[in-house]
Amino acid sequence: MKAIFHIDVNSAYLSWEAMDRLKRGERLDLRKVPSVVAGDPKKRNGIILAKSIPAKKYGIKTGESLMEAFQKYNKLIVLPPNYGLYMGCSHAMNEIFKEYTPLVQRYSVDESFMDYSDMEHLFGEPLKVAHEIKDRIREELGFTVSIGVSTNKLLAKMGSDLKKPDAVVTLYPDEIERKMWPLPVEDLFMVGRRTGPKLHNMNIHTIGDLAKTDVEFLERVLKSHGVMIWRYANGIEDSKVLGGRREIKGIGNSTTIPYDVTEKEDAYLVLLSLCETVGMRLRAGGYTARLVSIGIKTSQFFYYSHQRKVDTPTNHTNTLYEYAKELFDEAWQKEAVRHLGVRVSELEDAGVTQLTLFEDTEKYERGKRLDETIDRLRMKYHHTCVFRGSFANTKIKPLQGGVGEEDYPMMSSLL
DNA sequence: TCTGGGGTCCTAGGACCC
DNA sequence: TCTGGGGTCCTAGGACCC
Repeated sequence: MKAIFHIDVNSAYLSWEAMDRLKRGERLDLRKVPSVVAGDPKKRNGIILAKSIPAKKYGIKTGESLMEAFQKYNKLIVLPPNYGLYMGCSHAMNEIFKEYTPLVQRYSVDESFMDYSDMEHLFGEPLKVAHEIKDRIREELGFTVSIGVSTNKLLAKMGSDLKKPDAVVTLYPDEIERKMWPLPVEDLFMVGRRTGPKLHNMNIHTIGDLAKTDVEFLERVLKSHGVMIWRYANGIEDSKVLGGRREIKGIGNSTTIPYDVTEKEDAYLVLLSLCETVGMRLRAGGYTARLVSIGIKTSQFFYYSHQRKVDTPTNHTNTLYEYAKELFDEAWQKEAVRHLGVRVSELEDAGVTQLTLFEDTEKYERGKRLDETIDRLRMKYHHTCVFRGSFANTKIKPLQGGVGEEDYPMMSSLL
């Protein structure tokens, strides 16, 4: 029998923070009061990353600014994010899943799929196993999850959204009409902030409305996306639960700068700090990249990007930086810059790097050895132990963006 | 006391080649 | 000295996810 589970940690960042503080002897359970995990408004990234259920009751939403949240409830408790903690909790949870089946797909830090098809003989009926997993996570790890149980990933995912916290919900095909069709269409996976309003304009308001709409009409107006959401509305989806590791497609780091940048030299410094982390992650993964792109967000929140294929795939910090500067110069319209990003894609195996004719192999080898040496020092001591002199006496941090923890889950918007 | 950072995939238009 | 279509590569931008 087909049995797919989707496990979703309830208010993940907030629950994990609350649990960690209880373990450290704090008396107050943050899950029981209006509280949020949020960035720092002083650094201009003060948005809500997670909220407690009591905070939700005041209308506080993930993604809105701290200011907006305070206007809804002025005694809100605000906690900074702690990504290391989240990684640990996520890992512990996934270890439990793997006791039941090797087919575990980590969809994000707080969501996983499990394929428990045809395994009743091992641990019992799917519904019983789902309850067992949910209860074990609560008892052994101290946080709660919602588990959706069905015959495919889409329905399992939609199911896990139906009840929280600490719940197991089935959403089998014969339950779609009763449990899923009455929901507003924007609750459907893959109907986001652009498609939702478009559908309402077409008089499609519920998932049921969408399911009963002519699919050829949807294809005409929304292209392949229209066909996909129509299939989802009807519970049709057959992708596999991808166990193990998956090929990574690209690596990028970006950052909001605490002040608006108007000087090219300041932008260069930020780009260098981003190239450092992107380069480290490339090298740590054994990749080179054939495509380099930069992104610029202006103080007016206008975003644009510029990219270029490179003739020799690279993972050298300095080479990435040369390209990033060049791309920035070509793209920048001299507006005040709020946010900068560097991303590489079209990754290749670093082992097979082929120099183009006429390339300076001497210089190449020196650059490679320098990167390797710095990576080793940063690994052995602390990533802040070596930094470029150009960052001295500036307000820019020498490294910016995550440095790719071994275990960082693949993010993907595809099932 | 203003709006994050990490991803994936799709589409459209222009260049270029046959 | 006119008409053209198909295929692929490259780039920019947009949509979605957590």
